[in-house]
Order: sequence, then structure tokens, then C-alpha cells
Amino acid sequence: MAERRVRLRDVAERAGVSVGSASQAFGRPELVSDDVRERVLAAAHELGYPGPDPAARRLRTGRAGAIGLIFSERLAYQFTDPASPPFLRGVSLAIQQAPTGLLLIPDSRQRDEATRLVREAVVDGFIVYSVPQNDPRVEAALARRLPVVTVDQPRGAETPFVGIDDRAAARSAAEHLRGLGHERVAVLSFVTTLEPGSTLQLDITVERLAGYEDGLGDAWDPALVRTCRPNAPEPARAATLELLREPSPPTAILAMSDILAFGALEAAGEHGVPVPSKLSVVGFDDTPGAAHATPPLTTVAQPHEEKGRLAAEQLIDAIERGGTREPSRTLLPTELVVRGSTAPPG
Amino acid sequence: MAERRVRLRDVAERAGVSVGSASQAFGRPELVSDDVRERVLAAAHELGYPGPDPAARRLRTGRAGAIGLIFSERLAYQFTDPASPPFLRGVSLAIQQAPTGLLLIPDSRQRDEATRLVREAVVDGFIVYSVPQNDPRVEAALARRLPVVTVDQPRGAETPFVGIDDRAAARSAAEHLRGLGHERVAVLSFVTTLEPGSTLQLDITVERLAGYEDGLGDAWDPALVRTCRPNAPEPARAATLELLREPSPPTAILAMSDILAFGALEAAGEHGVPVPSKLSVVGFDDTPGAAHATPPLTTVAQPHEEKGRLAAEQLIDAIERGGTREPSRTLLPTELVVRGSTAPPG
DNA sequence: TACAGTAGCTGAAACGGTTCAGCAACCGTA
DNA sequence: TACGGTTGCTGAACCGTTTCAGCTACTGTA
Repeated sequence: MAERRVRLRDVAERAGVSVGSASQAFGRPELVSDDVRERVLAAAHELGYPGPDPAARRLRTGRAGAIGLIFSERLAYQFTDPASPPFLRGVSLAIQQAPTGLLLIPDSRQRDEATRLVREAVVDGFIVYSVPQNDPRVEAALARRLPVVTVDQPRGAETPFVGIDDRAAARSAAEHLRGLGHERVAVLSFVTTLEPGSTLQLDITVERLAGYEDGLGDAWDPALVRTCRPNAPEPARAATLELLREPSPPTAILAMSDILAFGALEAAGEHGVPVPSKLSVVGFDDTPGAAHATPPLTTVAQPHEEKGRLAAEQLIDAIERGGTREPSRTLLPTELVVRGSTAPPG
Repeated sequence: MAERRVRLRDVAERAGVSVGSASQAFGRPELVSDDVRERVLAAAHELGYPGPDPAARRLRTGRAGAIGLIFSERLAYQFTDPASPPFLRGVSLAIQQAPTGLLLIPDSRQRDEATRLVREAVVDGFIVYSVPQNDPRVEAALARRLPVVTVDQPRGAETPFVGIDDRAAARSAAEHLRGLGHERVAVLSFVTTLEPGSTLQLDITVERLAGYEDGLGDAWDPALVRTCRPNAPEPARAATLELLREPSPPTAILAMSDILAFGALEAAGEHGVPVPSKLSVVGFDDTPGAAHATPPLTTVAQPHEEKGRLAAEQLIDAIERGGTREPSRTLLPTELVVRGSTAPPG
């Protein structure tokens, strides 16, 4: 079967014109006469020509018409994180303006498969979204010599950067609890490196821990820090139950995400500890569910959508300007949103 | 500035080998001697060669290494719909196996811009996700003569199809209310066509309306159908308030999405109508928030993630098999999840 | 020493377009 | 009639790879 693919050359031949004219008929119709254009289009139709091959056009013109998005975690997992949709919404807003496509690059179990995908992506630039330090995919992206914009982490990337001041944001949450009078404050943390002992460090975890420590001052107690993996309610629930069962349980909990905070609330309910009178909980992200939780969650709001939009806009801008540009650094504001899940220790 | 791009030819020259060998050194290292491979890699390093150009490779090999995803609505809006993340999670699961990239194709204000993006996408196939009938982007995708899989709608697509039986699912929700004894049942519906009077029909809306009618039987009253646009709580809230203010208000509401149902719950609260004792509400989708709503929402669960996974798997399969295949039709099961938002009329 | 077999390299032909210099034909004007 | 100016078409170069037929040089065996 598989009859030969129809090429522009075939169309030109059938229409009785040169391939050059045939190409114009599709790409720059104003350059050819009506007569030629119609003949070409008719021939294309008769032959079932699917239109100029994108790959070939790309090769010649040098523009891919898409930007690549490199995520931290497995792609599938990424879509369980409530922070992703607003971020992607922001990115979408920007690429609809261009307009340009968005290529999601999945992670893969094998590290080298993953970097291969980065090397082979047909894109004009990359957004690196919250990726650990020393991730080989970032190096692969940089090696492509295309414009790259980093979001959230890695912190030290030699590219334009868009993010928040995680340390200050975490500090504000901790100070809030401290101001209420809490002395025993536990922390539900993300992992600090992706695999134990690896160099794949997650900068924002480190930053936020530092911020919590800043804000808690002498109330900071490393023994009350629990690492939750993955970022889901269940591990947080388990960790919280464990904390509550201790001889002198914490009176407040700082969670690095709302998701973790939800797990904590769940555990408190199960254990019969009323929130906020006996236990205060602070989240991070201000996801849509936070306001509707019971009790409504006190949390640190950060502008996910804005991050996505700015990152994509900066990238598109860099692509259009032809790349080179000194690394800029955009830190967006965060805000502590005080709701019903925090109160003085009771 | 802009020193000339480094090509494989330059690397070969520097390493003192033919371009053929240089190509092998990258792509099929087992075919060249260690000596050549090392010389090539060293030369590449010295010259700052970013690796074989993906566009050129694609042209030559004929594989794009990515699949395209065509959404119904503006991309940005799409990420406000809670059904999208699980769907994308399913797609991600499948493409991580391959592995292959996922190109999101944004809609654009101008219709022709949008179809241009479809025509120019460097992909091996398309997933059409919940797109209206006669959408020109679907035609553009079909014209590419690449494998296409349709999800949800358009219903009549001449491609493999993955979806649910929307009519039966809606009927089950309506029958539930009917079984509880409700006589006056309102419906919060999606729009039926994208623009008023256009031929861009949304099949699932039509199907679900038919299902509601089936299930309600003689209790079906077209005057109690309200169209909510967009799919967001606010329009549903407004419509519900309006319904509740009528002389003889409905005792139950069928909503085409949980999002709409949430708006209805909100309105009921505002209007002082207790749910479920004075007003029953049924949603659709069983989104994560449904179980935690107050009261917990009775809703029709549908397997979004499964849809995404199956669609992507079928597409990848078709691509690997070289395309041709008779259109299959996969209808996934739905389930009415009865929670606390429905009760006999009181 | 002769010869078959193998490993490794070269060179050129695709892949399917876009772009552009150059040319032919035609127009209007003096 | 001569001539500058348009308009529209052709043909070929080029984009940067991969692939493969064919060649060379070497290895091992009889």
C-alpha cells in the first residue's frame, strides 16, 4: 500500500508550474498570479497534498514555532500538583499571543532518555520549571544554545530567572505563628534532594527551611521537621499523626504546600485535635481549595499564573530578539493570607 | 556578532573525518572506531557544537517525536477546568512510556491562525480533545494525513474515538432524582454551540440534555433549563438564584459539571435554601473537590485519566504501526456517586 | 602467498521545502 | 521606436542531517 507521500514537487508538476511558484502559492500568495495560485491549489486538492511539510519548512526557515517546557517531576505527577494549572494558564496566555506551540517534555525513568528528549526537541527555547540543581536536562537545554528562562529553581541558573523570594515568604509564615505566641512549631517539608544523597538539590526546599528558621528564631527545632514525600496529603497526614502522638506535641505546623497542610488538617481531625484552638496550620501556595477548607487555611499566596506568563513572555521576547541578553532576575511578591486555621496556642 | 551556527560538517572537518562518520559518532556510536568517536566528540566540544539539529534530523528520519493535542477552548481557559489535569495526567502516563513529547496547540482569536498552528505543528499525530463539530482545526488535522484520535467530541469523527456514553450518564443522574421523587428539576447546561447560531456544535451538551430528558420523563421541563457560560461557578450561581426566586422553584438541579454544581450550592446557601432537604444538586465529573464540598456532592464520575491514557496509547500505537486502522470506538464506564447533596424533596 | 571476510570510512544522494537572483514579457511614456 | 519600470515565473542553491553503496585496508586461514 503506502503510496508515496505527495510532495510539493508533485503538485507543481501537476499544476504545470515550478516548485518555486508552488511554494509561493502556499506561503506568500500575494507573490503569484491568481491563475497560478488557483491551479496549484486545485492540483494540491486533486493529489491530496497535506500542505507543506512542517519539518522541512522548519529546517529551511530556522524557526520551530514552539517552546519547550521542562518540568521537575514526572509529567504525570506534575498534573496532580494544584500549582501546575495556574502556572500553565499563565504560560498559555503568553503563547496564545505569539501564537506559538508549547512542547511538554516528559521526564523518563532513565536520565539519559530524558536528556535525549531535550536535545531532540524541535523548539525555539526552553522554560525550566522548578527543576533541581545539576539536573542533566538543564545542561542539555543550555547546550542547545537556545534562549532559556528558569522558574523557581535551580536558583543559580545562568539564565533569566522568574520566581518568588521563598525564604522571605516562609519567614512571613513563621513570624505569623511566632507573633501568635507559638513555641513548639513543627515543619512539614519537601525533600531536600531528589534521591537520598544525590546532588539533585531542590533549592526552594532549602530556602523555605531557612526562612522558617529565620522566622521562628529560638522556637526553631530541627527535631520537629518532617520530610513528606511525595507532595501529597497522605505523607503529611502520617507525619502529623506521629507528631501529635509525641509526649509534647507541637501547637502549630508550617507546611510547605497547601497539599501538605490538608493532610495535616485531616490528621488533626482524626486525632481529635481542634484547629485552630489546639493546633494552628499554615500552608503555602493559596491553592483554590485553601479558602474552602475547614477551617479556611492560612497560607502564603504566590502568583503562579503570573510566573508562567512572565516566564513565557520573557522567553518569547528573547527568541524574537535573537537570543542574547544578560540574565535578569524577577522576584514576584508573595502575601500571607490569614484565614481561620491559625490562632494563639490554647 | 551572531557567529555562524556550527554544523556537523564543521565538526567533521575539524576532527578530520567525513560528515558521515561524524553523524555516526553521535547517532550510532557502535559503528565507528573509538578513535573517531573521541576525535569527533572532542571537536564538537571545542567548537561548541550543540548536537545534531533536531529539525534536520526530523526531516531526514520522518519522525517528529511528539504528538499534538488540540483542545476545545482557549488553552488558558482549559487550565481552569478541573477535568483537564487528570486527562493530561493520563496522556502523560502514556507518553512517558514511549517516550515522546506533547505539543499543546493553543487556540487563537483568529480561526485561521489556529488552523495554521495545526498545519505547521511538527508532530506524528493528533489527539483532538473535546472539540466542537465542524471545527476547522479538526479538518486541518485530518488533512495532515496523520493518525488522529478523538476524545469526547466531535462525536461523528472518522477517527478512533475515546469517550463516555454521555447520554446514559446523564440519564442515570436524572433517574436518581426521579427515583427520589423530584417533580420540578432544573438543568444547568453548557452552551450547545460555541457562538450563537454557529455550526460549532458541542455534541456532549446535546447528548447530556437528551439523557436528562430521558431520565426525567414527564418531569422534563425545557423552561427549567439554564445555559451557563462559561463553565464556572459564577454563571451557575446567577442562574440558580434566578431559579430559586421563581414562584414555584425547582426542588432539584442537574448540573453538567461539578463546577456548575458548586455555583448552585453557593446560590442555595445565599438564598437560605438548605441542601439537600429543600434542594438537591447533582454534578458531573466527580472532581477532587466534590467529596469535600458541603454537603458532599452527588455526581457522575467519569474516568478522565483513563480517557487520556487510552487516547494517547491508541495514538502512539497507530503511529508506530504506520497509521492506517479502522476507526475504533471506546466508551468508558461512568458511575453515579451518591453523596450528601441529594435527598427526597422536602 | 593468495584469498575470503570483516571493520571502518567516504562521498553523495536523499529528506521537502523556501528564497532569491535573474530573466522574459508586458506596460506606458516620450 | 526606444526604453525604464513592473510583474511574475523559473531554476538552483541551501537548510543540516542520515543513510547506504562502495571502497580500502587489515585479519586470519589454508
